[in-house]
Amino acid sequence: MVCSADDFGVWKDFPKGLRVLLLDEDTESAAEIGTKLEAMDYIVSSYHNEKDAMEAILGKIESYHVAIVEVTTISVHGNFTFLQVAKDLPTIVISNAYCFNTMMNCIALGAAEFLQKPLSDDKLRNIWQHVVHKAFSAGENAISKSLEPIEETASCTIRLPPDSKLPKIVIPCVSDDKYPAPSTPQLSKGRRLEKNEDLEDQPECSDSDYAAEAKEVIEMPNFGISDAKSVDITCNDMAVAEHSETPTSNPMDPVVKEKLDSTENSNPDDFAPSAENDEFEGEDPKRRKSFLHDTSCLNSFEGRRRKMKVDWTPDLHKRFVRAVEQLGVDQAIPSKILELMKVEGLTRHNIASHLQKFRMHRRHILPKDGDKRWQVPREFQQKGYMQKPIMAFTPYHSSNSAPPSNAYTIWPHPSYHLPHVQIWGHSGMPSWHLPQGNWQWKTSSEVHADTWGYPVLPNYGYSHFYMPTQGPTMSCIGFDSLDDKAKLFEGFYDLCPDEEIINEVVKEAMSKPWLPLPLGLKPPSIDTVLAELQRKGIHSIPPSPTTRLDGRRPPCFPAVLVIYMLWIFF
DNA sequence: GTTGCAATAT
DNA sequence: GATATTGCAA
Repeated sequence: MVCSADDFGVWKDFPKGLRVLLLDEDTESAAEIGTKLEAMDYIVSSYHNEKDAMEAILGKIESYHVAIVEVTTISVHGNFTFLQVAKDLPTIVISNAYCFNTMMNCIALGAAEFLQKPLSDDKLRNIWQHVVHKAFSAGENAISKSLEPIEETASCTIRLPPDSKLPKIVIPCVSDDKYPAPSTPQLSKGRRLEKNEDLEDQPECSDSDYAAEAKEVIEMPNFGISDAKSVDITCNDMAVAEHSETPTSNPMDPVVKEKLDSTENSNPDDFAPSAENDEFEGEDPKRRKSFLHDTSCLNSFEGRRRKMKVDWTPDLHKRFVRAVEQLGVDQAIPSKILELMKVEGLTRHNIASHLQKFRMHRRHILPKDGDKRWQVPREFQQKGYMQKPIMAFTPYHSSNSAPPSNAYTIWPHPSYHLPHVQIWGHSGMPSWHLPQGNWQWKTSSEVHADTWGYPVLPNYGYSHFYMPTQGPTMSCIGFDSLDDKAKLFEGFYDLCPDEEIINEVVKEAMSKPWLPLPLGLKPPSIDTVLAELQRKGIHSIPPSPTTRLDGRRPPCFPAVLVIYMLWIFF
C-alpha cells in the first residue's frame, strides 16, 4: 500500500506529545536527556533500571511511542531483554562508547538506531522519525495502532482518512525497509533476531571491554548468498569514536568494508574459496575479487530480501566451463556443475541461469547442420594442448597494403600487451577455456575480453587462432595450383610439429575462402594482388567500398582481395 | 526437488 | 541491448 505523509496531518503539531520511555542508569545523563526531550515537547517517562522499565511497558507498551535505552542498562547480563520485550516499540539504544558488535547486536535484535552519547539536540528532536517509520512500514492498520490515542495525549490521535488520496508526498509503504530509519542500518521489518540466534554467539563489548584488542570475525547472519562472505571486524579499530554519533559511513560497516576490500583488493580470499587455486596463480590480483555483488547501494542486510547478483567473472566462468566440460556438454546439469565448481555461495539457480545463457550462446553459434568443420577437434579442447598458441591470424585492417613481407606472428611477443586482452599462453587462461567450436566473437575493431572471458576478435570466423601482429614473417601470394596453396602454410610445419592440427587449420581456411587468411598471414597488398590478377588476365576490378555511412571501414576485404581469394582457391 | 525455458528485472 | 533473476510447467 501507499501511505501519505498527509496521513499524519491530523496529528496537531506532530511530533509534539509523543511519549518517550527513557531508560538510563545514569541519573545525571537521564535527567539531561529527559530535560532536553521535554523541552522539545516530548512526554518523557524516565526509568533507571531495566526492571522498572520492563514493568512499565509490560501490558501497556502502547503507552509509549518510542523508547531510548542505555545499552549497559539493558545488557547488564549480556542479553538485551528489553529489546526483545519491546519489539513493537521503536527503540533507540544509546551508549557512552561505540562498539560495532554491541551496535550490531542491538540492531539485530530490533533496535531502531544506535546512538553514542552525548546525544545532540538534533538527534533527540528527530526521534519521532522512528515512530513514523515504524508506522509507515507496518502499514495502515499499524499506523493507527502505533499512534493510537494515549490518555495524556489524546489530542495527538492520528486517524487515517478512510480514503486518503492525492497525497502530496507519496512514500511507498514498503515492507522491506526501503526507506529505513535514519542513520543506522536495520534488519528487514519483522526480522528481529531472537535471542540465541546468529548474533547471540558474537563476542560482545560491554563498557569494560569496548577497547578489547581481540580481533573478532563476525560471520554475518545467513543473508542468502551473501553468507559466502564474512566481515572482518576489529573492535579495537573503531572503539570509542568520541563525539561521533551514529557513523553513517563507518569504515567498518560491512558494506563499506566490503567495498574497501574490493577496491584495494587487499583480500584475495574474498574470492570463492578454492581447494586448488592453481588457475589463479599469476593472475592479476585485481581480478581475484568477489564475484558477488549486492545489487543495491545498501548494505548486506539487503541480501535478506534481494539476492546477490553473481558477477560471472572470467575466473568464475572458467570454473563453470571446466565443470561443463568435465561433465560433458550434454550431461551438464546445474546441480552437477554446482557440485564440481565448488564455489561457495553460488546457487544452483545461478548455475542454471548461466547454463541457459551458455547453451543459448552455443546454439546461436553452432550451425544447425552440425557442420563439423566448426567443431573444435577434440584434442583442441583438451587441457594442455593449446598451452601455446599455434598460429595466428590478423584481422584485416588498413595496413593490408603493406608489403607482403611484413611480419606476422607465430608466438606472441612476450611484451605484447593490451588492456583486457587475454593471450593464450600468456594470460593463464587454460586451454580448456578456449572457445569450443565457433564462439562468435563480437564484431569489434577493438580487442578485449568479452563476457565469456575469451579474447574478442572481429568476426572473421577464425576464432581459434589469434595472435598479435609480431613475429616471424611469411609470404602468401603467387599460387598457381591448389597444391600451391600449401605454400600458405610453409614454415608452419617447422614451427608446429603436429601435422594433424595443421591439416585442420588448412581445411578450415580453405573451406572459408571469403575469410581473411587465418594463419598469421598478412593479406597481400592491393598492388600485389592487382599485378597478380593482371598476370592472370583479369584487368577489370569492380570498385569496393572504402567507407560506410558511419565512417567505419567495411567489415570485408576490398573487392580486389575477395576476387583474389576466390580466384586462388577456386 | 530439479531442470529448462520464458518472462521479467536490472 | 545484454545479462541476471524469477516464475512456472514438465
